[in-house]
Amino acid sequence: MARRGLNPEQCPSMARIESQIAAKGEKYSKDILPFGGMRSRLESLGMAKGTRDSGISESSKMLGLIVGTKDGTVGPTFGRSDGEGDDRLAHILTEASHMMKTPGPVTNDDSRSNEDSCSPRTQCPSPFSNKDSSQNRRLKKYENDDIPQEKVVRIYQEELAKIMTRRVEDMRHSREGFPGGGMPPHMERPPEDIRMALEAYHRELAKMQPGANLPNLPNLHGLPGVPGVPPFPNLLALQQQAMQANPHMNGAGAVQDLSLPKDKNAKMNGMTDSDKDKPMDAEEAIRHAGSAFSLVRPKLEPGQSTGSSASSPLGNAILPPNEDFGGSAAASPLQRMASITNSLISQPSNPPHHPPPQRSMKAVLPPITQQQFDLFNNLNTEEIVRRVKEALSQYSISQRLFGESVLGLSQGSVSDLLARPKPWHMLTQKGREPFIRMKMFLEDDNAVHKLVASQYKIAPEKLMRTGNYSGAPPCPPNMNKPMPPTQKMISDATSLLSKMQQEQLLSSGHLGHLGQPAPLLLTPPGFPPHHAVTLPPQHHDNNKERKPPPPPQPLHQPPVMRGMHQHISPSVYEMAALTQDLDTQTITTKIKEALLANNIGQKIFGEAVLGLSQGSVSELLSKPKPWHMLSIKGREPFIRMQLWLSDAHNIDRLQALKNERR
DNA sequence: GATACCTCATCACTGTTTTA
DNA sequence: TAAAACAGTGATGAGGTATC
Repeated sequence: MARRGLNPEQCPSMARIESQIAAKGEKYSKDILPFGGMRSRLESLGMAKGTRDSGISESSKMLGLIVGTKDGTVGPTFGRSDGEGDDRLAHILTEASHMMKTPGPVTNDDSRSNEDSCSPRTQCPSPFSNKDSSQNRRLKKYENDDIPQEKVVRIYQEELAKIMTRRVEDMRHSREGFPGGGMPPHMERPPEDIRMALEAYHRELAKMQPGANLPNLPNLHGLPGVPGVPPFPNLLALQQQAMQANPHMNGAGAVQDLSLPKDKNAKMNGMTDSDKDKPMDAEEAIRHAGSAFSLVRPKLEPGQSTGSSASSPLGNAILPPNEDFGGSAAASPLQRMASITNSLISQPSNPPHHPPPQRSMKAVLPPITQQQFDLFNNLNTEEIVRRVKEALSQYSISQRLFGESVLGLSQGSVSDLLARPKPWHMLTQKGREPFIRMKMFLEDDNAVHKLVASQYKIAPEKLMRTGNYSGAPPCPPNMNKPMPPTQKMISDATSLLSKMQQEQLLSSGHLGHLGQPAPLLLTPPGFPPHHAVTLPPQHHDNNKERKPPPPPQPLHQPPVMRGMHQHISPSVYEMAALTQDLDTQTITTKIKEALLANNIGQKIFGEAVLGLSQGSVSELLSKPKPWHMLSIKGREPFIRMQLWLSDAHNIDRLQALKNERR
């Protein structure tokens, strides 16, 4: 709460009511979270954030029209081969292509547009250049482009020698036998694997030294040259680092997947989390400690796995597929070789007898390198967030998918980041990482394609098709969304509050006694101010403990309210907060009767009175929750219903609206 | 120790599909 | 056709972990 600025002192009534609700509804929240303390040790469940803006809904409609259901499974929509399905696909694909091609918001300008920001391509000095060297050391752990080529070659040679040595030792061990018979699991490598690894090593060495005379390379001769290592380009760099962290290879030498679940119980190089707590096998330890690739081994987050073979939702989408070791041309040679080595020495060649636990959909992304920090050394977080939200909204990419696939964060974190981006200078290094990833996402021409492909199970190649479709989602009709509070509403609310406070002090009646004292004005969400409905005074049960009235709220919502109940007019919000009891069942019954008697549909009622969709109205009317179980936000519709019931012209207004729509 | 970052569960809500 | 059911989404707070 402190982080979100929800200071109870600034909103005492809210805090008080919330605490009441929390107390009453405790069993609905905390009591069913018995694993809170264990959560960090449990496997991530794969759940995966932003502001709910109208664009999301509209683009959902658009995509809904285009691709049908968004079922997480491969739905029938994607299996269609008929023209209709193709047309829909074409629409979404061309839309994505258009966005990517259109010079506009999604360009590289935002950081450069910052007064104090530097273009990644202008190679601004690193903001960390003057920082503590320990920080640089930490970051250098992820970076190996600055390692001299000779050293790289030497490392390769060492690893080759080690493999050969191990092979001999393995054979010796196999002759001596291990407890339980046979070789240790990590030793059970067929000769073909070793041979392939050696060949791969040779290839990588050759790539590093195109046509160069390699001193001290007796094992390497006659290998073709390959251009040097290119710099990391955006997501590709991340992908290559993912390779480094996740050396998945099958028997054919293909790198299977570049992203990993943040599965804390998943195996790491063949070890489970629990295994990691045990003393490492001596030989294992020697192997790890002695590996020259320890220099390039990525930092492993606690519980982070490097050995899962699970695939990320973008495993074949946002991250370009890799054919083989050589396919990762943009990666550091050390990274590629680390992949080979790790795979050889750590992964059993035989699949486990027990299938790995259902993987989390969350991908572990490679860390941001110092180079990337240097490239993006000053970003306009607001601008990045704005563009990301636009992209997500336009293509109906969920925060969950975006978070898990692009940022490596959960949906909740994404929502938080998108809703409340901190200024760059206020972010810690770790806090800057998501924004750098967002920036790279925005700069990657194909990122949206691939993300959409992932979300809708579209073959990535199809996304490369282009077209001219550029239809923007239509603006929603005003009636579909609640109107922001107007000055009149705020004024009404203020006046209401003071009267409510008086009523509370003098109250002896019940809310059900409608229309006795002078009604107050209140504007329903869907109506303009002149449609204000009458508001009955609030009465509370005498038996209820009465709390002192809260201090008057400021006319304008304080910043702490930003993003919270934005569309709720302060008056309704306060009423919801201050009303201690309300018979929701009775209210809904009356509403249903009124609608039925006057042949008014839930849709129009919901949109005009409650600012909700038909489905929501249905839920509310058919399954009203007890008042004490509702949050303040959840109480708002019932307050509005109550207000509507008290409106002498409620039916007339809706009938008029209904006729207008016809 | 304070704070930032993050995950997770929950809630409220939406849009789509199904049912009456 | 309207209502109900359902799946999916974003917002939010609590609480754990990492970092300063």
